[in-house]
Amino acid sequence: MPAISVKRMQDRSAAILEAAQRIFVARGYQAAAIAEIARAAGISDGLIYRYYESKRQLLDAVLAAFFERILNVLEPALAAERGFSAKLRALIRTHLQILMAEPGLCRLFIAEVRGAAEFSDSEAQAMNRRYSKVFLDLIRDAQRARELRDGVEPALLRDLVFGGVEHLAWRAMSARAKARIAADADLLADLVLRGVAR
Amino acid sequence: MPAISVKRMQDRSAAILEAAQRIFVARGYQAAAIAEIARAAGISDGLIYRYYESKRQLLDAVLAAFFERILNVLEPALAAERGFSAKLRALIRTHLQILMAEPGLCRLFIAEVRGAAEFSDSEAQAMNRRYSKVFLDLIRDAQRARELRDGVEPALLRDLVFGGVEHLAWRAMSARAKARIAADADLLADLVLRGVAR
Amino acid sequence: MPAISVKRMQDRSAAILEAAQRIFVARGYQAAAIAEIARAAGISDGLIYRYYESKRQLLDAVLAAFFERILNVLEPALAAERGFSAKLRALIRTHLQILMAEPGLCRLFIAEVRGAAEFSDSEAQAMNRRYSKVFLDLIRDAQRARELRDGVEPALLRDLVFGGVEHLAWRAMSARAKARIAADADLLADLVLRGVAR
Amino acid sequence: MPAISVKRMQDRSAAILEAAQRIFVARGYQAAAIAEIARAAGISDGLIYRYYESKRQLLDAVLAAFFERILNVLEPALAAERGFSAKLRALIRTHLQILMAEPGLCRLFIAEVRGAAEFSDSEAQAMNRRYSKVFLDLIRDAQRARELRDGVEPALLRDLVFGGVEHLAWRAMSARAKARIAADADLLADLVLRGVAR
DNA sequence: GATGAATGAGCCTTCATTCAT
DNA sequence: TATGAATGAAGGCTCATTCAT
Repeated sequence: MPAISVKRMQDRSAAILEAAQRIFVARGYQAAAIAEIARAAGISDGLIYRYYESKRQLLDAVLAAFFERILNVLEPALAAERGFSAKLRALIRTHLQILMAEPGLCRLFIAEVRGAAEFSDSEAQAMNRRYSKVFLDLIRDAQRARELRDGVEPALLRDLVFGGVEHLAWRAMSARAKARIAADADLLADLVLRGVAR
Repeated sequence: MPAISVKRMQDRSAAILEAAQRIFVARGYQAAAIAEIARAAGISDGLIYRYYESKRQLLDAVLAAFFERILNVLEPALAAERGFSAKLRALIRTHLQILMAEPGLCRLFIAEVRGAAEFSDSEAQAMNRRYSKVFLDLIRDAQRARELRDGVEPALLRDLVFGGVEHLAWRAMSARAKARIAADADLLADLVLRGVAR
Repeated sequence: MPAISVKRMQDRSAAILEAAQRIFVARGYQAAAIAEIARAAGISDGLIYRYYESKRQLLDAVLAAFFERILNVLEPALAAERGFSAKLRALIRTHLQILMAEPGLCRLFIAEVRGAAEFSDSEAQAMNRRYSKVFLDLIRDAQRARELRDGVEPALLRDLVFGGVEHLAWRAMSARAKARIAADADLLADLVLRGVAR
Repeated sequence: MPAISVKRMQDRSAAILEAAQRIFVARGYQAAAIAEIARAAGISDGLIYRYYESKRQLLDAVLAAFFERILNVLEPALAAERGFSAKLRALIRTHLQILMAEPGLCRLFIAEVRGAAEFSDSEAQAMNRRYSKVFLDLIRDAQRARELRDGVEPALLRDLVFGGVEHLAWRAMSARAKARIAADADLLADLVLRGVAR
């Protein structure tokens, strides 16, 4: 006989996650106070620790949920396309859309997790690797199908695309008209496809 | 007549900057203590505040100095080459070398400054824009000389290259044999050059 | 008709007491968490408060139960002996055995209760006084029977013996071969008996 | 050129120590708040940590200072006497006076340090051993001078005396007329001397 | 100019106790 | 009756910044 329903607990967990995401994004990890997250979630400070072990794990959960959302969009999007060219365009477009839709979370991930040793065994890092693997697999499949010219290093291509998209998103977020995003995504895809074409 | 000579003040300022860079890189901005920087610089805590207004401005100065050094290498390197192709290869190689040579400062910049609202009017951001402009100008010159195919957006290409190099550097710093860097740099240049070739 | 049987309540009360003793001894009073005691007792946190008013009272109950057990051993042991000398030896031996058998509880009592103002009207203190009285009565009986030299203050003798035994036990618990305990107990008794002999 | 004089720092250190002693004695270690100690010392919370590394080390310093004071009284007192009998009386009397003069500190030591594993390498423990050694040496000297009967274990005798004095002090602190202390001390000495006399 | 003592706000986390379910 | 979610106060400690010396 739980004191509150499972549903209620899930709601709470989600409310905390949502509040944490908002505050982390607004202030950065270090500057975000647990007390402020609790207030934003409409609960007491202490209750957060029934749902998440520590501030750091709360951040991890926020980012893991972010990747979850990404993969839930990206994987079907890729599955729906045929051929390297179409799949690459879909990947770049989706990637860019995600970055544009949640720029704060991207920034959070980059600033707090990427390259942070203490996060190397976190769930967020694991999902990041899984995310990255989606693209690597795409390239390798294309290589097996002899769709790419020889001598293209998969990891290098991945870095090129992901890095390019990321930079593009940075700029886009602050300055550019959102309308041009789709066009830019295709331009980027064009550049890459020409680069690797046989 | 100042109480201490101008020369002495410059030396001190440099010593503080050097110490701050070391500690910021080693610990990250938040975890770096002013007291530790002061100790590393061989002066007292309070004296730092005669040379830099706050911890945040000290970080800004460290990163601005970093960009200064980069530009001092990059600009001559580009000037020494002729033609878009050669200049692009030089730029990528130089950029990659810098990132590999000072990975800690790159990480610091990415984690603490890029996208941080509070830094948007900082000197480091200004130099970042100046740095970025070097490449934009290169592309525009190539376009004027009709070395690139039509429809290539300069900013997009810049993002592609900078983003790709950055990702490449991340991976390289942690895992890969340093020997392969030069080869990767050229592979990256190849990919891009094929992408934009007429 | 109570909602649960009296028997069940007594079992529960005992289970809580046993669990509390274990945790208090293992962690000390402050570091022992009600939640851990509840878990050890196989019940929920809240239920403890139906049996004991507060954490402090739970400690009191644990220590009172300890004294109860001691008296249940000590009183028959003394009753079985005749003459001050034999009774004193029995008392010292029993006292020492108890301290050695449950050093954790002794430490708990000394650290948390003895001399604590807030505990002066606790049950544990009351039983401590009753425990102490056993010895005082023994001395007074011996004085009435003219078994002791004149001028021996009963309370002083009690302090001497109890204090000596306690110190002895401290040392014994940590360092000394358990085999020597009985011998030490007799040596102590000898010293005291010579001290008070006519 | 220190910002404040050495004298001032020593005064501060002493003021903190004095305040800490007062608060620790009044509340016990756990319940004593650093903030309250700081307030009692007339300084800010943070400054305490310039003089003492942690709350625990502050306690250690309080107790070490206590033992320092004790030894400064005890050692001359013993040196002034000749013969085991006189020295023993002096030791008991001094010990008792100290306990009576600073009962709170005795309680603090017993409750928080004695038997606490985490304190086994503390300065307070070291001074406690040194304190204990004073008595052990006294007994051994007496044994070499054949002033004691055979078969008296020095450590046992020490425990008897120290334990007895401690218990005596407990009682005395709460209940008894202070006037009787000296008499009790001599009674205790008599008991012990008779116990060990040849 | 130079020092470093002093400040004091701020933060994560724990946990006894309560009470809705 | 029993649960355990929820509270919220408390506390040790850090550290950027200031200012008396």
